[in-house]
Amino acid sequence: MTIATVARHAQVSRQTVSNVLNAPHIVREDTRRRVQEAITALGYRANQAARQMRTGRSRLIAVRIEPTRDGINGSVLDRFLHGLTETADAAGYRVMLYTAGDDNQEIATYDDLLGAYDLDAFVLTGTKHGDPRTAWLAGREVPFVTFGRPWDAPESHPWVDVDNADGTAQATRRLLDTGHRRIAFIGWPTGSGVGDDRHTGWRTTMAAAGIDAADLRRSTEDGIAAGEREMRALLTTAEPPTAVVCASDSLALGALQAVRDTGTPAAVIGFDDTPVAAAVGLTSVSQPLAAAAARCVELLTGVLDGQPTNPHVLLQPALVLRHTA
Amino acid sequence: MTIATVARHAQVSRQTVSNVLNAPHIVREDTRRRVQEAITALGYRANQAARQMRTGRSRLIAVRIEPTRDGINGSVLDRFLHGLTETADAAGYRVMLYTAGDDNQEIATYDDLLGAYDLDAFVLTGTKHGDPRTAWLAGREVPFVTFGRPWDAPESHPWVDVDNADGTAQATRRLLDTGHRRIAFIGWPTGSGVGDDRHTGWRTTMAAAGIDAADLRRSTEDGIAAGEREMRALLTTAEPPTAVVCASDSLALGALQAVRDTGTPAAVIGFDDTPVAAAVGLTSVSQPLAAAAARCVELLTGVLDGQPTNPHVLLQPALVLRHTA
DNA sequence: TTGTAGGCGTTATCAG
DNA sequence: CTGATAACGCCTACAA
Repeated sequence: MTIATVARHAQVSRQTVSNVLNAPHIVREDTRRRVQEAITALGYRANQAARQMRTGRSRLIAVRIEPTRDGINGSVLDRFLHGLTETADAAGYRVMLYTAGDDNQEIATYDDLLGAYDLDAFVLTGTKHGDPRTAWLAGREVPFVTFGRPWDAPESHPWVDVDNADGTAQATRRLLDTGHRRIAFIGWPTGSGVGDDRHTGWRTTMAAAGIDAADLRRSTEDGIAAGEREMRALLTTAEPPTAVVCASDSLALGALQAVRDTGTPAAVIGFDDTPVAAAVGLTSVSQPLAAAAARCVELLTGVLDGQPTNPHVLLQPALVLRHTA
Repeated sequence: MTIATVARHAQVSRQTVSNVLNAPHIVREDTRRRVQEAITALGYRANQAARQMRTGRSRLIAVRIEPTRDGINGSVLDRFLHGLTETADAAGYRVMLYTAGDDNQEIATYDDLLGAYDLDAFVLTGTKHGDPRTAWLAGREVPFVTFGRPWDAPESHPWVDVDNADGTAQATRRLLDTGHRRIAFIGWPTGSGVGDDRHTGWRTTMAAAGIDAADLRRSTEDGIAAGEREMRALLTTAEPPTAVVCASDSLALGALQAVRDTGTPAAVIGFDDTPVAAAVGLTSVSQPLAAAAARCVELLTGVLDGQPTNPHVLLQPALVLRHTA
């Protein structure tokens, strides 16, 4: 079934059908309705391949799916992907997946995807300092949005991000409000934008409260085991903390285990509000992932339709209170 | 850049370039090499839209992405998706994502996707008794594979599945081998194919060992809390079990918590070998998800290329021993 | 408003 | 083995 079938069925020219589809305002009211009826009656759908060949646009956006490194934090990308698929859907776009081992492979994939499928845009996650991917895409003038700030040059391209510092700040304030003073922070080594941001929220909030907590900061790789190890170390010092803010739920889960094993009561707050946190009653900072995905699509459609929108979106996370703090 | 650019560059006709791409064997050796060189030199990529218009094939397969219900088990689909994307990639196919609230919506989406993008095939996950989706697709003669058996009519369409019963059987045998006799099973209510299958493995293995364990079976919804509740109940009976096999890692995690809280030593084995299980040292049954994804793609390409392959694949899971059993 | 002509890049058909 | 030609379904002029 083609546009001609619809035209015949509605007693109009093919051109009119095309107009109803692409420029409804220039078609007379009743004609338009008649055509619309024919379209639904026949279940007609414009063939994207033909449309793309003519317009050069595919209504396809690509997102990379990463190997599950850490099962707990992996669900974050999962939820983002779900949100993205849904919002893209609503905006008339489809999401295409790809994988890549490293940045070079990923760039090669861009080339591939662009050449073969004429992708309209890319959504990148997990930006880092000096990201070569954004440079390549920008150089080719391929539309893209990142979920995560470009840590080097904030103005260089459209992005959506969550205010990580505000998240840990909220967590720290909550602990201060409930009487805690010795509040530790278990995070990642300096160098990752996200990790540094989460650290900053704790540090500045503690400083604002006039508390020197430099000795309560621990840096480690992510994971339950690492969290447990660090928390155990903190709890066995001369002046142990009474609470801890963690850069991830994995770390927090480990910390929680250390707290329980050593029998020392201490409040624990995680980050990402993963379903595991919900299951074990862990208080955690929740990222608005669905909203982030929606804003990404919004930014993208804005760029694709040539409408100027504010290209930088910083969303606020929310603290979800449960049993551990 | 089009096929004509390559043809000019290699001093041949457009048709010859097309032949090199689609039927290399009918082109003379040196000509083929010259064309190949031109292709790589120019970085040429066949335009899928044009190709699709001509051949009616898009080299696109669709997979549904589900909302994360349970964060722990959610990672299973995640890993499957990753494997699928990778293998599809290698076979020259791309993965397209879609969401749907229920079966009817999903079927409507099939219609959409098929009409607009001419999808080559679908991969369905989470099959259930009397699945309307497979019926619709079969009725339209759309190629598809399911990851999960069609529980009603095993022969009705190509599928790949993991032998769940064998997984719990392995777990149960391991516990028997290490001296356990009172081995409990915490699973889901009867009615789901996967759940019943996992229950069967435990039941038959116990029966084969001559042990009556009917009183040690508990059915509940999935989740850590449910697992903890059920295990706690089991442990406080007159004759508590010394070990438990769970239908999921979530349940097992809960059971583990109950074991630790009550101070009763008991072995625990989970199912799915999620990264969380790895993190906490939980012994678990591992599904070969990458292999499953690969077989799905294999089956699909077989169908699409008209090659007859065995359309039913049952993969064996493996028990991953850690600290809890 | 409607109809007609042309072309997007590819592949299939058919003659050389 | 190579070269010309038509066709896939759609959209954008342009003329009516």
